[in-house]
Amino acid sequence: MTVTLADVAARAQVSPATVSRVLNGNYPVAASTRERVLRAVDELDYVLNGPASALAAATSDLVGILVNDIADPFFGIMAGAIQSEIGGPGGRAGGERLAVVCNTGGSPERELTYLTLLQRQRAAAVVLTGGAVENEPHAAAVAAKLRKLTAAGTRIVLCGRPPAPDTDAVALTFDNRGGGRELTEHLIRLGHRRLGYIAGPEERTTTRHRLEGHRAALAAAGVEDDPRRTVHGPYDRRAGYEATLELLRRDPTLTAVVAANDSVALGACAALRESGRRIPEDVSVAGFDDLPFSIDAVPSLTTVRLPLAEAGARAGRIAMGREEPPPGGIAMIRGELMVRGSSGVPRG
Amino acid sequence: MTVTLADVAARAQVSPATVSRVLNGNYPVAASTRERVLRAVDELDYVLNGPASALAAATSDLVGILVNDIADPFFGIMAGAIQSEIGGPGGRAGGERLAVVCNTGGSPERELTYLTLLQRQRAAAVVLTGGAVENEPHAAAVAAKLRKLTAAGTRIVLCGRPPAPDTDAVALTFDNRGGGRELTEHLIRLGHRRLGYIAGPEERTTTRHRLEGHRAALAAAGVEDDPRRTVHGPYDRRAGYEATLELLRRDPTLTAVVAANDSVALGACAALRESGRRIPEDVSVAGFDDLPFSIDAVPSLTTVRLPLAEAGARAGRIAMGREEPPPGGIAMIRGELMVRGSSGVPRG
DNA sequence: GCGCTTGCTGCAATCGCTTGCTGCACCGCT
DNA sequence: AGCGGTGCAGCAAGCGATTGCAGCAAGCGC
Repeated sequence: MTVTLADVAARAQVSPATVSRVLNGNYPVAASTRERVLRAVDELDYVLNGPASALAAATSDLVGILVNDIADPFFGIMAGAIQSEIGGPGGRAGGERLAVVCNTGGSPERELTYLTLLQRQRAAAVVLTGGAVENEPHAAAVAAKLRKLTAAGTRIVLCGRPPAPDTDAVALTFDNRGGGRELTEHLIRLGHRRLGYIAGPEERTTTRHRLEGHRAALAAAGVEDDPRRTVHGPYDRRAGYEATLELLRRDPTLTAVVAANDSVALGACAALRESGRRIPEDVSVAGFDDLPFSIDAVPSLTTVRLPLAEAGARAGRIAMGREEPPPGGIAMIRGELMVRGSSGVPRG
Repeated sequence: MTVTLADVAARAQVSPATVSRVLNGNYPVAASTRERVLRAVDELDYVLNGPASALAAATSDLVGILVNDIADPFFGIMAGAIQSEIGGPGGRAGGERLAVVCNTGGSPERELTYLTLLQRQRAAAVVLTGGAVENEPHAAAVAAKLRKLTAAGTRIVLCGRPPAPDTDAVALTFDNRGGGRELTEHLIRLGHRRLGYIAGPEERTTTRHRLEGHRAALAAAGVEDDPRRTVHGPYDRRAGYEATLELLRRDPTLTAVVAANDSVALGACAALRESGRRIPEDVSVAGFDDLPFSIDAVPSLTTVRLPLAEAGARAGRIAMGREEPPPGGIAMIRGELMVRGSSGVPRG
C-alpha cells in the first residue's frame, strides 16, 4: 500500500541502508548511486515514515513550544520567532523540524502533561515561554521533568521565564523588575504621586517582578505605597477595565494607572474614558510589552518594549544548538521604555 | 537506561502485551491485573514511546494546524480553539493529542512542505486555516497532497478556507463575500458615495471574495466603482497606513475607507488622523474580522465579526470525528455586521 | 462429568528505519 | 607483484511498541 524504504531500494537497485544514507546525507555515498536513489524516491513519491525513523534513531525532529495562550500576540510573536529559527521549511536552518505549539492556558497541570507528551514524542528540544507559576511543588515537578527530558537528550530553553534551578535549562529572562521600575520612575518624574497599579494573577513570577519594580520605584522616590492602590486580575483587557473601575472607586483622585501589560492597559483606558476622564490630561496610563496594537491606541500607549521576536529567535537558535548559550546559561533581557502619548504631567 | 514496556511488564509480572492493553484501554483486562500494571507504570515513572507506538499502530496522535501567521490573533484565536477541541490536556476530548502548529507565512511552497512533513509524521488529522492562494498549479498540488493524506487515514478539515475540489476535505468557509457586501451596504446607506477600498494581497481568495462583496454592494446601489479607489497590500497595519495615504493622494475627498481587515483598518485610522481628518466626522472607517482590539480602537471599529473561535472549535471536533461534517462536506459561516463608532454619516 | 462458551493473558510476528560492522574493489605505493 | 589504504555498499541486529491468534482456566448447562 504505502511506499517504504525497501521499495525505493528495490527500484534503485541498492540496499535499504544505502537509501537511508542518501536521505540522511551523513555518510559517503557515490554520486551516481545517490542520484539513482533520489530518482527512485521521486518516481515512487516516497515519504519517509517519521515514527519509524524516530524509533530507530531514537530522536525525532519535533520541537515543543509551550505557551500560555496562543491567541495572545505576546506568545504568538515569540512562537513565530522560535519557529522561524528551528528550521521548519523556509527557516534558515537546514533540517526540517516541526514545531509543536502547546497551549497550557497557564495551568500548571497542563504544563506538566504537555511536557510528558513531548517526552513521549522524544522531542528534539522544548522551549517554555512566559512566566512560571510560583508554587513550590509544581516548580519542583517541572524541574524534575526538565531533568528527565535533558537526560533523554532534549534540549531545554526558557524564553521570557525565570531560570529553573537544579536544571541545565538555558534561560533567557526578561527584566520585568527593571522595566516595571523604569516605567513608574517615568511617571513619578512627571509628577504623579497617586498611582494605581493593576497587577496580573498573584501567583505568576511575571506579575511579582513587575510589581516589585513598581514598588521599588515608589520607595526610591519616597512615594507612599498604599496597598489599596494595587488590584490583581488576569492578563486581559476585561480585567483592566474592571480593575480600573475598582481603583477609581477606592480613590477617585488617581492621576496615573500602571497596567500589568498592554491589553490590561487598553481595558483601563476604556474604563477611564467611560468615567469621563481624559488621557493623559486627567489620568496617565502605562502598559507593558509594547505589542503591535499599542501604538495604535489613542493616545498611543506609554509602555516597556520587550524584544519578543529577538528573544524568541535567539531561544530557537539555542534550542537548535546553532548559537552558544549565554555564560552561566542565563541571560537577562532588558526592556526599553517607550514614552508615548498616554502619559503626561498631572494637572494641578 | 530508559524504561520500556518490557520493564513495566516484568515489574508487574505480566507480558508486554498486557501492559500495552492496559495503557490503551481497548481490550478486556482483569481489574486486579490492570491495577498491578498501573502501579508498576507509576513506580517506574514509565512514559510511552510515541514513535514506537505510532510505528506499530500505524497512526500517531499528532494533529497538524496550518496557519499563515501565528503572531496574528486572527490565526491565534482559531488555532487555540482547534487545539482545545482536539483533546490536548484539559480539552474535553479523551485522548491526548498534540497540536502541531505550522506557520506557512502565506507561502505556497511552505504549505506543501508542511503537508509533507505532517504526512511523514502520519498525522491523525490536519486543519488548514486561512484563505488559499489562487494559483492553479499550486492548488492542484495541494489537492493531490490532501488526497494522499486522506488515503493514509488523515482527516482533513479546512477552516475559513474555500473548499478544495476533488478532495474529501471538509470545508468550513467564511462568507467573506457576504460580509464585504453588508459592510459596504452599511456605508452606502449612511450616505457614502466615494469609498476607498484597501484590499489584501491580490492572489488570495479571501482578498478576492471580500472585494467582490464590496463591488457587488456598489453595483447594487448604482455607485460608481472607480478602480483607482482600490489599493492592494499585505494584511497588516502598515499596509493600511500606506494605502490610505495613497488613496487620499488619489482622491482627497473620500468619505469612507473600507479595509481588508481590522489591522489594516487601524493603520488607516492612523494615517487619516495624521492627515488631520476626524473619524467618523470626516471619514468613516470599516474593518473586517472583529479581532479583540477592534473594540478598543478610538473610535471603536465598525467591522464584520467572524466567529473564529466557534469555527475553530467546530473544525477541531470534526477533525477528531466527534462531530458530523456538514452535509456535502461544506458549510458557509456567516459574519455579523458590527456597527460601531468609526462609521457615520458623511458631512455635507 | 463432559464439552463448550466466556474471559483473560501470552507468544511472536510485524511495523519501517538506522547503523555498527564486515566485505569488496580499486588505487597507489614500494 | 604484493600490500596497505580508502571509499562505498550491504548484512543484519535492533529500536519499542501493537495485535492476531492461540492457549488456558473457570463457569455453565445438560
